[in-house]
Amino acid sequence: MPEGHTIHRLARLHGERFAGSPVRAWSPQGRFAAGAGEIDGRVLLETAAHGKHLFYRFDDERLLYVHLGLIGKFRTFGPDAPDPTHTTRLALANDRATAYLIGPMSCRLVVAGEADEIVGALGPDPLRRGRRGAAEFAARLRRRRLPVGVALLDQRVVAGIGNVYRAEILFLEGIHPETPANTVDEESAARLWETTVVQLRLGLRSGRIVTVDPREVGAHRRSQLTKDERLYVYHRDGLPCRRCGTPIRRTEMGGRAIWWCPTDQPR
DNA sequence: TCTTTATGGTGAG
DNA sequence: TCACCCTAAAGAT
Repeated sequence: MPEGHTIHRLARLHGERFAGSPVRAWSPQGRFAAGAGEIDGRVLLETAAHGKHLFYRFDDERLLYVHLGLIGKFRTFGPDAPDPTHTTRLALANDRATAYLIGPMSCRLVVAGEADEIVGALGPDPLRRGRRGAAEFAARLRRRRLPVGVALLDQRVVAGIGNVYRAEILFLEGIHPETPANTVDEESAARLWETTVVQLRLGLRSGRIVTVDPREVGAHRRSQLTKDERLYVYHRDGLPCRRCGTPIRRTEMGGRAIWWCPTDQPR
C-alpha cells in the first residue's frame, strides 16, 4: 500500500536491517532470477527513497531499483521468516532479517545514470530535506493549467503523493479538487506544501495514513482512532463530513476517484 | 467460488 | 482515453 511515506519507511527499515554486510538474494518466483543472482552475496551499502521509487546500492556498478506500483508489497521479517510464496519476485536475507517482494511494478538492476534519470524526472519530495522544496513545488504546480487534484498526482509536480493523500490534503487546505492549478496563489501553494510535509511525516512515523485530528472525533491520540475515523474524505462518499455534516462527494479525476466536501472545499 | 477492488504507472491509439 | 501489468483480500453470489 504505497504512497511516499511507505517507500521511505522501507528504505529506512531495509537500510537498518541489511546495510553493511553481505545479503543473500534469490527469486522464488523466478522472474528476477538473473538479477537476484547478481546481487546475491554482495554488501548492501545504502538504501534511498525518492518519492515512490526505491533504490538499493550494493558494492557494484548497478543498483537495485524497485517500484511497488499499486499492488506491490514488501514483507519484512526477523530471523524466523516463513517460507516465501511462489509469487515472491525477490527475497533478501541475512542472519537477522528477511524481506519478500511481491507484485512490484518494477524490480530491476539499473546503472547509476538510469537511477539519476528516474530521480531527475521527479518533482520535490516532501520527505527529503531541501530548502528549495516549497518554492520548487509552487513553481511546478502553478505552471499547470490542469485541476489541482490532477496536478498533485503528477510525480513531476511533487513526488510521493498518492490517491489518499491528494484527497486528504486538499480537504485539509479547503481547496476544491477542480481548482485550476495555475490559479492557486503563492500563499495557498506554500500552505499546501507545508501540509503535505506534515502529513507525509506523520505517515512515515506511524506507517499508516491518519489525517484526522484526533480531537475532532473525541480522541486524544492519532493512534487511538479506529479504522473508520482516520480519514476525512477518502472513500467516504455519501457519509457526512466530519466538520460540517455535508455528504461527501465523489468524482473521477484522470481515471481515478477523488472525494471532497462541497461545503469545506468550495469552488 | 466467483468478481471486484486497491495508497501506481506505462504505452498505444 | 483505454488496455494492460502485477497480487491478495474483500465483497458478492
